[in-house]
Amino acid sequence: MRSDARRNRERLLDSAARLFAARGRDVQMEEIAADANVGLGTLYRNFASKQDLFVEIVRRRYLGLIDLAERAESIDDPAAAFRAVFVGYLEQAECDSAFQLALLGGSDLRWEGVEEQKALFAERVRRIIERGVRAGVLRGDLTFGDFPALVCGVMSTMYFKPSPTSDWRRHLDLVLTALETAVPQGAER
Amino acid sequence: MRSDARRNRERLLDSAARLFAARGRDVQMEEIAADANVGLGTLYRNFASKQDLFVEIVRRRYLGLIDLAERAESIDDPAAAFRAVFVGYLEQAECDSAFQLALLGGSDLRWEGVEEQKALFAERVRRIIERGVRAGVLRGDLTFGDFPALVCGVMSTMYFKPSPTSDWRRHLDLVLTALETAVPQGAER
DNA sequence: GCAGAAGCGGAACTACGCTTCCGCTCAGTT
DNA sequence: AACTGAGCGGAAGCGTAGTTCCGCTTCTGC
Repeated sequence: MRSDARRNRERLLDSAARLFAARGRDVQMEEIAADANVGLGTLYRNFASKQDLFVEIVRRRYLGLIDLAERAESIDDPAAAFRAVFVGYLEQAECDSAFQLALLGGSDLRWEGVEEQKALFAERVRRIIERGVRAGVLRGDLTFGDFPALVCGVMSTMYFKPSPTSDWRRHLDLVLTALETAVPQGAER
Repeated sequence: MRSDARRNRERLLDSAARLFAARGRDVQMEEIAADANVGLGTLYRNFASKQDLFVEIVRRRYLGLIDLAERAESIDDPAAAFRAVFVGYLEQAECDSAFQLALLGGSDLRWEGVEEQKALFAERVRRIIERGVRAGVLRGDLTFGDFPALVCGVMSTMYFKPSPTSDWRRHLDLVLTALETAVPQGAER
């Protein structure tokens, strides 16, 4: 691969990541190319479509989540480990509205190409949650299946009600209360 | 107003409501007109733009929420009253993805034209929440300001993870736990 | 330094969906 | 029954944004 071609590819990934993060999925291809000081032809030689580019950006961001889960899993205190993934997940999505949308499930993103990363992350989270439940620091009926909905819930505040004051952290606190409250069998509802 | 014109307007509102509900904000104007057995010209004579039509549909749906809040407020038990608005809000949005999106805050919906309805609803909810807090059935630090984020959170599950099994109700249960748990001053975090 | 292939730029093409426009029709009136 | 303008249909216009294409440029190996 020619050196200038490699440099251009880097630049494109860079610009795309920054622009998607700042303004969401609907920045224009032309704008990304311009930001990278590159022609549209070059952009399309590297990524067959906007969708492909977007998936690649999301895949790279996902690597950060895997890393996060890994670090969280190595925390001894089960309650702290859970908080670490839960809060860390949201913090990594903060300041990146395209990633938020992808994680929420909108954007028609087909996850092929990110499946592998997703599974790796999920497995670690599952273990962290199960450990928390066994240790009695998370409500007894909590399962891994609840995780997507819960983070998605808090993230929706981040996505739909963006505010300089991090309103989502208040929402997060409320939700964490629910998860860290032991609920005796059949007490609720 | 000519009788056929009135009938056409009814038909249009009908078709638009149904199609938006089923497939979200991006059904085409042409399709709405066709569904109502009416030409595009007629559609545009009644609603100056797609946005206008959408706002009108949302406004009508909002009337149902006001009604809901009114009924909830007349419930004696403060806990039951709160559950009624909270759950009712979500149930009214179920099966209507356009309304969900509007309530979430996406869809670039400008709320002018619905402001009035919105304020009416908000006022009632505020009273219900304050009553619940005073009665000690809702956590002490809960305020009306938390409401939008909380319902938005559960609704995001409804919107982004549609499933025939109402997964959002599980999410709802978890969140309600948090709200109905009295949190002593400074106990959390 | 040169050949030529790999890479580049960006004008043009295309698809899609909202909106406009205008000649015709028909409900309501006399 | 005749009249007439409010109302109608849907073809055409327009803007936007993704994608293609091809003549030109530039890097690299000899």
